[in-house]
Amino acid sequence: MHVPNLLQQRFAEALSGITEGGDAFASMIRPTADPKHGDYQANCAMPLSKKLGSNPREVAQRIVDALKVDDLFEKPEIAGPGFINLKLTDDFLLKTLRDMLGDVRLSVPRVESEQTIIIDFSSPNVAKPMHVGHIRSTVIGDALSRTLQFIGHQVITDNHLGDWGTQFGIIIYGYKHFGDADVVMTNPVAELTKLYRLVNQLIEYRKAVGSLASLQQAVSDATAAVDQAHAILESADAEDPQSKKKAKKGAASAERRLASATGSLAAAKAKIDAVDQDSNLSQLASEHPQIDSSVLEETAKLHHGDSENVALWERFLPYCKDEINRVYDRLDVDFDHTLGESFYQPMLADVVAKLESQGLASESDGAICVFLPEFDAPMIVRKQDGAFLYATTDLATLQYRREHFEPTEILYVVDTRQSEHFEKLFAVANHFGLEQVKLVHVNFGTVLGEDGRPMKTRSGTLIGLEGLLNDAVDRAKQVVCNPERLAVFDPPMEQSEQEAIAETVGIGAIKFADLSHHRTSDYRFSLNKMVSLEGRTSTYVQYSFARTQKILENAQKCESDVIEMVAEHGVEFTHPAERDLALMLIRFEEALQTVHKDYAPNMLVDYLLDTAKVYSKFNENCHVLKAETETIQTTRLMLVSLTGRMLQVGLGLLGVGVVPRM
RNA sequence: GCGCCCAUAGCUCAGCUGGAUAGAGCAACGGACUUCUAAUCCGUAGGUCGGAGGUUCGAAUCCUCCUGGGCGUGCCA
Repeated sequence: MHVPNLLQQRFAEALSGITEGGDAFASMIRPTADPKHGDYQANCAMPLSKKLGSNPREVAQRIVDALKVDDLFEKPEIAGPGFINLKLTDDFLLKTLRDMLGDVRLSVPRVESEQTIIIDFSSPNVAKPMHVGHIRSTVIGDALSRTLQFIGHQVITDNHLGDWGTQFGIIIYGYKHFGDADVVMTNPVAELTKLYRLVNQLIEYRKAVGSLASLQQAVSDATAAVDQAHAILESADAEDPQSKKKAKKGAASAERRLASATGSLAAAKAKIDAVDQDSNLSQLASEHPQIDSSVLEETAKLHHGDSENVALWERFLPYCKDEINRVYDRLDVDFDHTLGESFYQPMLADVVAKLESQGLASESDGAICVFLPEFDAPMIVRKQDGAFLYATTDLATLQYRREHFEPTEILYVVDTRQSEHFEKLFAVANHFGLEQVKLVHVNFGTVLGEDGRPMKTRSGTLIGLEGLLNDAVDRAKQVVCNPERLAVFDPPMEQSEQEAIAETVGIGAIKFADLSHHRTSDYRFSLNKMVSLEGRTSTYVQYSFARTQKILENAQKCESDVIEMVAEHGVEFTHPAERDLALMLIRFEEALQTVHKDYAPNMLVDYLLDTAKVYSKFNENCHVLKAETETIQTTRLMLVSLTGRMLQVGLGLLGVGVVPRM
C-alpha cells in the first residue's frame, strides 16, 4: 500500500479542473510530522495560489471541493496558511490490514516495469584478510540486492574480486622463501594468510626504514614552520585585525601539519620497532633487503605468464576464495557471480584496441589514454610498460556485462573516494555502446577510527572482520546467557539455542549498525557501540519480533487462525496505540520505495526501528490475552501477527535474521 | 592550484521532491518488574542546524560568499 501515490492520483484529478500542469502540485504530498495534523498532508495550495494569484486558503478549499477521497480519508481539513490535512479512516486502515493477512508480500506489489539490475559489490582483494573497511560495500550491496529483488526487479549480484594484483606477488614471494609445502597443503588458508601478513610486514618495515629520514625532516620542517608562524603571530599587531587573523590561521595550519607529520613518523617508528624487537623478524628483514621490489617482480612474472607463478596462483586462488567465503557464509551474503579481475584479463588488449580504433584513445607519454573534455586528467587504459589498469578492467567488465546480462541498470557499491574514476568510466561507457544502461555509483562514506581520522587501509593495523564478528557474538552471548534472563524461559534454553541466538543477534548488530547510517556520510567506527545491544539497534527490532511470537504462542494462534477470527468477530480500534501501529504497518511499501529511490537502506532501518517503537507502546498499552471482547482480541492478534511478519521480512531485506525467543 | 564531500543536543547520528513547535539513541537525572520477556517502558534536562547574506508565503534543506575539516587529483585498486 503506497498511500502517497494513491493520493497523488486523486489530487491530479482534482487539480485538472483548476490548473494546467497540476501533476507537479499533486506530488506535494507527505506524511505529517505531527499526528495532530492527521496522517498525510498536501502542501500544493500555497505554491498554487501564487500561480493563480489568489488566497491560498481559498485555493485549498477549491481543491478540497474537487477532491474525491471519502473512500480513504475522513473529511480533509484546511489548516495554517493552506495545508490540506488528511486522516485515513479506521475502516480503510482495518481493511488494508485484513488484506495483508496471509499475503507473503504484505501488500507490497511488484513494480510495474521490471528492470534487470546488476549490483557490483563487496569486491575485496583476496589473499588479504578482510577488515572492517569491507563491511560497508558488502552489507549495503546485499541489502539493496534483497530489497530491489523483493519489490520485483531482476537482480544479478556480482563480486568483482581483486584476484590478480600485488597481493599474489606477496604470497608467491612468501611461499618461495618462507613457505613449507607440507604445512601449506595441510592448512592452506591459515598458512597463506600467515605468509601474506609476514611478507607485508617486512615490506612495510622496508618502506618505513626508507621513509624515516624524510619523515624526520618533515617533522623538523613542520616544527620550524610552527615556530615561525608563532613568531609572526606575536609580531602581528592588534592594530591590523586582518593580518592578525591571517597569522592565527597560518599558525593553526602549521600546527596541523606538525601533528600530521608527527603521527606519520610515529607510525613508521612503530612498524620498525615491531620488527626490530623481534629477533626472528629482524633477521628475516636483513636477509630480504629487496623484498618490496622482489614482490613486484613476482607479480609482473605472474602477469606475463611465467609458468611457475601462474601455477602457484592457480593453486592458491581456491584457498583464498575459501577464506573469504567463510566470512560470506557467516554474514549470509552470496553472489550470483564471482567474476574477478583475472577473468577479464584476456579481454583487456581488445578493449584498448577497440578504443583506439574508435578514435577514443590515443598515445600520450607512452601510455594509452582516453581524453575526456570534462576532465583535466585522462583515463589511462594502458601504462607505459604495457600493463593494463583498473579502468581497463572496468571497461572490459562493462562490455562483458552488456553482452551476457543485458542489464538496464548497473549499481557499483564502491567507496565515494572513487567518484572521479566512475565519472570517467561512465563518460567513456557512453561512447562504448552503453548509452542505454543506467550506470550508478552507489557511493558510500569512509569508516573513520574512534579518533575521527580516516582509517587508512595501508596502515595494516585495522580490526579484522572476523575478529569483529566474534566480539559481537561474544557480547551477545553474555546477554543471552545471563542466568537471570535465562530463568524466564520455559522450556529452558539449551546451550545450542543460546549460541544460535548469540550468532544471529551479534552478526545482526554489526550489519544493522553499518546500515543505520546514511550511506554517503562518513561514520565513526566504534566497536563498543556496534556490539552494544541497547537503544536503536537490531536487537531492539529482534526483541520486538520475539515478543510478537510469544504472544501468538500463548494465544495458540497462527495467522490463518487470525484470518478466521477476523471473519467471525470483525475488527475495530479501541486504543490509539492500535491505530498508530496499523498506520506504521501499511507504510512498509513507502519505506521500500524510498530505499530504492536513493539506494539508501538506512530508510528501512529507520522504518523498522520506528515500527518496533510503536509496537512497544502498543505492547505496553494493549494486552492481547486479557482483551475485553473477542473483536478487540482479534484486532490485536491481527496487529501482532502482521507486526511480527513485517519485522521479520524487513530485517530479512537488510540481511538480518530473527529468533523466536531471546 | 583545481575538483568533490562534510559541519545539526555533551557524544554518535537521522531529518525523503523546501512545509506547521528540528528528532532519535547513548551519556545525565527521576520513575516503572506478584504484569503476554526490564535486551523494555514513561518522564526531565539538553539546540542561534558552523557564520553572513540572498531566493521564497515558508529554508537545517536551494543559491552566493566566508570559516573550519575530509577526500580526490597522469601511469595503485
